[in-house]
Amino acid sequence: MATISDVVKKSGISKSTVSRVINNHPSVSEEKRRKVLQAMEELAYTPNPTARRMRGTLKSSVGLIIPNVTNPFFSYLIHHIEQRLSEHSIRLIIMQSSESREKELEFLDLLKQKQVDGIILAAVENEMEAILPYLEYGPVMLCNEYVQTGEIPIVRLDQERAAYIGVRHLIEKGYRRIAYCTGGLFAEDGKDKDRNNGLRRAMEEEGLPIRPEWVFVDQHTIADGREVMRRLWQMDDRPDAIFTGSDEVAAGMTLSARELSIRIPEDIAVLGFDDQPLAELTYPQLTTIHQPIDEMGRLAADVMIRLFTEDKPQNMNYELPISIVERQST
Amino acid sequence: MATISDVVKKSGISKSTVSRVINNHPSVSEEKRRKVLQAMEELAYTPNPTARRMRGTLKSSVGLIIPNVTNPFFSYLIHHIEQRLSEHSIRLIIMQSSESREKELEFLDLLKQKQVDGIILAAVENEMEAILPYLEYGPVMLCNEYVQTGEIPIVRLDQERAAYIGVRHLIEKGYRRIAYCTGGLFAEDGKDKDRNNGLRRAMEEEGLPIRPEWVFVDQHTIADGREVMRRLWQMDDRPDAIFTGSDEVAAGMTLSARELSIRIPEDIAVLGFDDQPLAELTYPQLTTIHQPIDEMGRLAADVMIRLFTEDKPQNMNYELPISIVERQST
DNA sequence: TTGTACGCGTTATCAA
DNA sequence: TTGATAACGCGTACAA
Repeated sequence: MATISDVVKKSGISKSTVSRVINNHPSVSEEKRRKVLQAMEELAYTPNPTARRMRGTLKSSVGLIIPNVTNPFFSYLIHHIEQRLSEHSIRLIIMQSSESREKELEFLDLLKQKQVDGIILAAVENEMEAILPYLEYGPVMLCNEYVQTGEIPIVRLDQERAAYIGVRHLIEKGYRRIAYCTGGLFAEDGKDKDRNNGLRRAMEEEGLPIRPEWVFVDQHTIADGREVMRRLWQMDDRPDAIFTGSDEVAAGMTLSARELSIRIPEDIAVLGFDDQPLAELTYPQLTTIHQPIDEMGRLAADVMIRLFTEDKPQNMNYELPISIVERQST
Repeated sequence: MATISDVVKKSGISKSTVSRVINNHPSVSEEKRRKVLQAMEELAYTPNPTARRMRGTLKSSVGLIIPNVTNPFFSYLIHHIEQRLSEHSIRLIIMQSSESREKELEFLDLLKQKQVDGIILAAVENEMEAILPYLEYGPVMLCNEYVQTGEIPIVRLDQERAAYIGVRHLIEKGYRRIAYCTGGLFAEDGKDKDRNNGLRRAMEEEGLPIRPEWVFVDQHTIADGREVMRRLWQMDDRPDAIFTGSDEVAAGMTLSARELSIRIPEDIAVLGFDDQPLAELTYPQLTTIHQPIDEMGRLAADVMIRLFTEDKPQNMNYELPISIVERQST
């Protein structure tokens, strides 16, 4: 690989002037600029990114912290973020935290070491107090996670409204004995609290109770969904609909329903979440909440790129709309 | 961040000796080593990876070129490669080539610029002549792709045998009018040629013909599968089984089969490929070819790590076994 | 407008 | 065993 010194030799022009040409500085005479450009051309010269990085100029990589790539929600998120970043010649580094606090901090440390120039957090396990100090070393933002601090920009979907819309849909379809299954906790201030609040609001509006025995927390996988449906069917007093936290859990329910000869939606309606491709592969196909992952991914990339140049972003809170896709399971 | 100079000041020991301690050089007295280590500890010193990289030592990132992250096959591959690499503190950089030759070369260029220290190609669009020159700049290997050159290490699954096993399964189940649907081409030397050969071998052994009107090429998505089933049903002379190139295509077939009231496997058997999670979500669940993506990913990572230290790998060709998972669609 | 000299944080060479 | 010094490739005060 040719270096700047090679260009100097070939063109007979000083290093600083060559550097100016490379970086489009205004004060260079046309003649010298031409000569330098020609030398660069002939040598197929490209500035060494590592050297630039050491000088402190150059932003070329963004780290994305997610729980797991194999979750389609996140693989789509990766896709859209990567597409947009690559338009700006910025590389995306995948970091699977596997929901471990230690790994999360380990990855944030890469920002400190200037291994990445910014970090998009699409998973947050640590308290904000542990994360805020990293802001000193470079831009950090939240994507699909919501912890209001006033310091960290957030790009997210309106989960409260999403849950509200979902429950409204069930109610309008005539279901009133509604069970709830979430990937988070059913606490005032835990994970997925926004969805919980949306559920509560819709239920309260109709004067419907949320029955504790019909609430399932920390459910994520197809296997989890299978199990929940089985437990539901052992109850004497059963719900007539269940609102799940993900299409995968809902898909698991369709499986055990088939095994147990339970009819969906006649015996129980199942409402998914995410609108993943598999939502139309199950039998019956899932009614589900559509999340605009594509928009969210692109927006997150845009915000990060802006963060590279701006000091304080003008807008700290980006919220994207959510809609329901009606299929056959409700 | 503390630098080596800070350690020098704090410990009162020269830069070279400090560097020796950092890199575990033998010739350092116990006393000085202790002092240096203590200073490092107190300053929470970590060597700057960028500086190390510029010096030419340090391997810390591997690029993975894939067609698309959203394809579950590749998201699983990413998962397993990333897991193994992260055990060695090596970062994985995702590169979606979107099947573009230009993008592929653009990514390979990152090796030349020392932006990544090695490249795993899980997609190959360019001719090998275009790729071989990059070997000069660092390790390049193939994963799940097969182009024998003698220069580039290959980790892959035995696709010829996989296709052979699949067709054997259909034949043993009594199907004899077998259609074929591939993501590649049906040519002697094109993409997926190994699978084609496996198919041919199994068919010829039984004296069964491969009918051109029952061969579908370049089929990838759920939508593609839907369409193929529709076309099949417009034929006067129909097959009684179809061997597809991916579970997604097979899943698409189950969808249009339902729409057209075609029974699987009674009217037509459908054999998938990949054993993706969705294979047990379709109705009926798919019989499919299981590919050990986990082993392949880990092995690819191991081979790449070895490539960092060895000049010539002892083994250039790693081949992993494949098996069939029988469910309800055949 | 142009060029010289220095620094970014390491590691390697060489002489002591 | 130790330490002074050069070098990796680039950008930028500063002086001219």
